[in-house]
Amino acid sequence: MSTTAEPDPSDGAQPRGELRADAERNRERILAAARRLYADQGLDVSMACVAREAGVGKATLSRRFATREELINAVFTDRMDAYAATTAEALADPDPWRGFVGFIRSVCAMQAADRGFAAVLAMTFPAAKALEARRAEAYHGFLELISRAKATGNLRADFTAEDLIVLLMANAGVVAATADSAPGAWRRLVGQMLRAYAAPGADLPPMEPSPEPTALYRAMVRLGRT
Amino acid sequence: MSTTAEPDPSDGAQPRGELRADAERNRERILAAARRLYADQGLDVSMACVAREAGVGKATLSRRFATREELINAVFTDRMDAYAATTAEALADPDPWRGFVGFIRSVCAMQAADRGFAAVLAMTFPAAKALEARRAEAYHGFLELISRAKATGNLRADFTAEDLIVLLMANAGVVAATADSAPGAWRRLVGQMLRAYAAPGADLPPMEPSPEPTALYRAMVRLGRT
DNA sequence: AGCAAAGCGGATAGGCCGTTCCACTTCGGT
DNA sequence: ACCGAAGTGGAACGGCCTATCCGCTTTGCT
Repeated sequence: MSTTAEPDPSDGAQPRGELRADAERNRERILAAARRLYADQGLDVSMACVAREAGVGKATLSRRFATREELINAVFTDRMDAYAATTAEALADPDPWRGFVGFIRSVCAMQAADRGFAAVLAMTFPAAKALEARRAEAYHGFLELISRAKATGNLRADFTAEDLIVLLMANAGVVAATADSAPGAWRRLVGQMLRAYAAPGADLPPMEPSPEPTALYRAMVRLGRT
Repeated sequence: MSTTAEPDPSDGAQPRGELRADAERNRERILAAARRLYADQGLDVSMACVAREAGVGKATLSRRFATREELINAVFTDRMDAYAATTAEALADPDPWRGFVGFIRSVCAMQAADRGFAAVLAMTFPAAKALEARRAEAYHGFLELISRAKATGNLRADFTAEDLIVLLMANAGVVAATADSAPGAWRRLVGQMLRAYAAPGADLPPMEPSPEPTALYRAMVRLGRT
């Protein structure tokens, strides 16, 4: 009984009925490779690259993940878990405004640490059920967080949930541009956005310093050579 | 004498010594096509696409613009002129703070109107002399604008020129994500950034409304299908 | 009008990507 | 230990891109 009808511990990817041991090992290697490549090159890495990095044939990759979207779903589901967990932590803070500030900073830090995830947070993949379920969970938590933070009077009344999306898109742009050469730039953006979200008189962490001009310039040059 | 030694009215692209009439016509067609494609698809349009859109052979394109960078330089030099002109206008405003606010909004509007230019403003191309000369011109004007706006007490003392670069990168991200489906999203970002730049008590235009949730969602979906 | 040079674009070669097929290998239950 | 099934990766397409070559057309000057 203990092993009968394993209730699909795989948390949500496409219905895959118990892979063979070696296949599962390859699957893991693919995911690890994709995680690495996506993290520091963004989502537009070719499937062929992922296969090469993982040390498997392209056919194997295609068989396991028919489309790039499926792969993304599998790779980022656990990061999306961390995202949802961050919402929960923020809600647990007795001071909702402090929780809100911490949430914004944490999420943007996640984007800075993983270019792929930065992009994922600014997109949606209707077919990726596991991913989207967690996103929705985090979203509902965030709505509650907004409401509580507004009640304290520290979060401006005109703040909306859409503002988070806009921030995620904006920060994704900064991270994509500066990750290599000016890795602190995103902190400045977040610091300023928080200033904009805060009602007059609300407590704010000290403003982050501007990125170094030379570092920022180097980031701009790097962007040039595609 | 009147036609001798035309002093190269071409304003700065690679040294090209008087093209033949038909060649010049083709050059114009290429530039028009590239402008169109870059404007609504961003900079990563293949050279082959540009040639096809322009109705010329790939060889012709290559001959005229050896590298993508040369083409970008030629295409966006006049937009960069407009950018520099915007700085000048802002400096002409008797109220430097109002000039500053107008400048930020105008520049971001330019980004919203042209995805390619949005990217160009967040990058630099050391080899593109014409472009970079104008950028430098605008930059110096902007430094002066900052200084005057700070003197009025309306621009926060901790604002730096680097903040403009960060804003351009952030707005490029928002524009790239939302241009198709939520074309007003960038206004919200800019409104909030201005709030962050403004010293307490400074006059600000009314805050832009959040983008429609459904429009924003559609933008996120579009991003998914690359 | 006629000619040399400038310019054209189709053709070709090489690279990378995604997809599919198939002979071979490995697993795992008996 | 064996054997069927599950899984593998190389090879073979077709598509799209860049770069370069070369025979033909157009231009502009005389």
